[in-house]
Amino acid sequence: MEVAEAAGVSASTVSRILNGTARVSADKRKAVEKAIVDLNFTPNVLAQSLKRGQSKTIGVITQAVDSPFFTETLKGIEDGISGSGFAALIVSGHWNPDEEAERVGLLMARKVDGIIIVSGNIPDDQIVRFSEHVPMVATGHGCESDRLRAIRVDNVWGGYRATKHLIELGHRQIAHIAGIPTLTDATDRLAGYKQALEEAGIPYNDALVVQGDFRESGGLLCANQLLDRGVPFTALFAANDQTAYGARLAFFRRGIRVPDDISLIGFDDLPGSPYTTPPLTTIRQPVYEIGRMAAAAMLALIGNKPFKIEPPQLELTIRETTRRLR
Amino acid sequence: MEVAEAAGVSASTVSRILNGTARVSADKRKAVEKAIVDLNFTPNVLAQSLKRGQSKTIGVITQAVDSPFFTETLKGIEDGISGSGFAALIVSGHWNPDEEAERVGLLMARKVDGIIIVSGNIPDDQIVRFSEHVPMVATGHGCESDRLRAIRVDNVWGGYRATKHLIELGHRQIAHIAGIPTLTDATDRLAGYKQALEEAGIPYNDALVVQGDFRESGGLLCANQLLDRGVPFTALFAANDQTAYGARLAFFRRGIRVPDDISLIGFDDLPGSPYTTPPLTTIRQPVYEIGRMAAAAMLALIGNKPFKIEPPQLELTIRETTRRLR
DNA sequence: CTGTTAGCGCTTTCAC
DNA sequence: GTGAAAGCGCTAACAG
Repeated sequence: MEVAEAAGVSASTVSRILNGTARVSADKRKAVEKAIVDLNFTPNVLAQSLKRGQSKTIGVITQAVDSPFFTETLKGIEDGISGSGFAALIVSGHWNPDEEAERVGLLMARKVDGIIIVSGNIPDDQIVRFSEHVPMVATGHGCESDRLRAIRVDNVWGGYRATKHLIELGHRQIAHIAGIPTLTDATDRLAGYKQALEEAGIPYNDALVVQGDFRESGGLLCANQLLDRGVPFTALFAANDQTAYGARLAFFRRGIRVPDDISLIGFDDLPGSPYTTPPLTTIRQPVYEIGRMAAAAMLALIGNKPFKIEPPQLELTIRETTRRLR
Repeated sequence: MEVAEAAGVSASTVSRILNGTARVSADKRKAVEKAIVDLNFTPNVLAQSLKRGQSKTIGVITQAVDSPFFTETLKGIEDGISGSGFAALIVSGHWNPDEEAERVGLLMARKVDGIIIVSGNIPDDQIVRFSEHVPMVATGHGCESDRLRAIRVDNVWGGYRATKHLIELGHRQIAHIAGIPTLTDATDRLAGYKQALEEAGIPYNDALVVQGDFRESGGLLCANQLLDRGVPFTALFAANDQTAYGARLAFFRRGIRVPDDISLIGFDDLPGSPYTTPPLTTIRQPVYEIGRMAAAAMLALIGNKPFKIEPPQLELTIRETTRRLR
C-alpha cells in the first residue's frame, strides 16, 4: 500500500499499527503515523471486510422510513451501535413480505454481519431460516432460535389496559378502530380490547368496531363511519396514535369535544402526542428503547456474548383526552 | 468459485453470465444458471466492489433520523435510488459539524459511490473539498461545483410568504418564533418575516420575536414567553410545524382559541399537520420531492449524465389556523 | 519486532 | 466462446 512505501516499511507493519495487532518499534510507528496523516489515508473497509469475512455493517429492515413509529426505533438502533465500529445499512420492506425477503438477500449479498428486522410481514419460520445464514434480531416477532432474538411487547395487554382505563372511568359504550388485520400487533390489541370488555361484563358489539389502516387518513374515515352508524359510544380506543389523530379531527369537524363528549385513547405515544390539543392519552410503547435493545442484542449475538432480553413494558400514559363519565 | 465448479466451467464464465459481459454458449449458460439456483448463490458484493472500485452504495448523512422532516426526505431518496442497484447507507450527524465530517470519513472508507448530505452544519467550503474525492449532493446548502450539486428551497421567500399571508388577512401585530439561529434555514425565514413587515410598513418589534429550537417543546416555551411579555399580537408565524404544534398547545392551555383569537402559521407541512385540530396553515416544503431529486441528481452525477435541478418550490398551504382579523 | 507470502471472491485482460 | 492468470487492498500465518 501507498503508506507503507512512503514510510519505508512493509504493508504488514502498517496493518499492525492500524489494528494494534502486534508491537511495533517506536520509530517505525512514528514514520507510519506521519505517512498516514500526510497521505490522508483511510483503510479501505471493503478490502478489510473481504479479508476478514465480516463487514462491520448491520443491516436494518424497516417498513416505512416515513413513519414516526419506525424512526424512533431506528434512532434507538443507531444510538445503540454508535461507537461500536459498526454502521447501519437501512432498507425498507414496505410491509411486503416478498420485498422484505428480497431486501434480506440484498443485505446478505453485502455480507452484513447481522440483520435487524423491525416489524413487518415476513412469516416467522422464514426468519428462522434466514437466521441460519446470518444473526438476526426481530422486533414485533415472537420466534427465537440459536442465532435469532426476538423483541416484542405484549400488545394484548396493551389493548386490554387501554380499554380497561376507559372502563374504569365509567365508560361502557366503547368503540375501537382496529389496525391492519394482517398484523398481529393489530389483532392482539383487538383481542385485548375484547378481553377487557368481557372481564367487565360488557357484551362485545360488532357495530362499535371498524377496521382502520394505522394511519391518520384511516382514523378520520373510520371515526366518521362509526359516527354515521348511529350506535352511540362515549369512548374510543384507536389502534395507534396516528389513527387517534385522524379520529380526533373527525370529532372536531362535527363539534364533538374531546374528552367532554368522547374520551379518546391511542397506542404508541408518538413524539407529537404530548402536543396535540388536548394532549393524547395513550399506551406508551418504548420504541426508542426497543431499538437500543435490538442493537445491543445484535452486538451480543455477533460477539457471541450472552445477552438477556428484558421484554420492554408498555405503559398507560394518562393525559387529557380521557375523562370520567358523567 | 463454487458455482463454476458445480457447473463445470471457469469462474470467468460465471462472471460473464452474471454480468452479461460477453456471449456464452446456451448449454453452459443453462448449467451455470442451474448451479446458481441449486447453490442459492449470491455474488459477494464486497468482492465485486473491491475489484470494480465502486460499491453500489450511496451514503446519506442526515441530522436526526427521528425528525419527520428528515425522514420524508429519506423516503424520497430511498424511492429515488430503488431499482438502480444502489443501496443507501444512512448515518446521522446530529447537527454537529465535527460529527458530520467524521461521518463523511466513515462513508468514504466504505467507498460509497456518492454522498448525499441532508441539511446540517458543515461549512460549504468543506463540502466542496469533500466533493473532490467523491460526488456529493447537498440539500439546504447553496454551493455547487464540478462534482457537487445543491438543492435548496428559498426560505426567505417562505418566511416572506407566510408573513404576508397574515398581513393580507389584516394582521399587524405578528409574532415570530424563530428557529435555531446557527441554521440559515432559520435566519432566512426570519429575514423573510422582516421583509414582509417592512413592505407593509409595519415596524419590526423585537419584543414579538423569540428564539425557539425547531421542536415542540421550544414552541411551547416560546409561546408562553411571548404571552407573558404582555405585548399583544393577533398572529404567530412559527419557524416550523413542530414549533407551531408546541405553540398551539400553549394557547390551548390558556384558553386562547386558534384561529379565533390568534392566527397561527407554521413551516414544512409535516405529515401530521393536516390532522391537527384545527388543521394547520403552513408553508409546504416538498421534502419528499427534494429527496427524490437528490437521489436523481446523485445517480446522474455517478453516471456522468447531465441533470438539471429544478429548485423545488415552497407553497402556501392555507388550512384552518389562520383567519381574517375582525 | 518485521518482511514475505498467500489468499479473501470477484472481474478482466490475454491468449487460444 | 472460454480458460488461465493477474490483481483490487488488506490481513494473517510463517519465517526470520
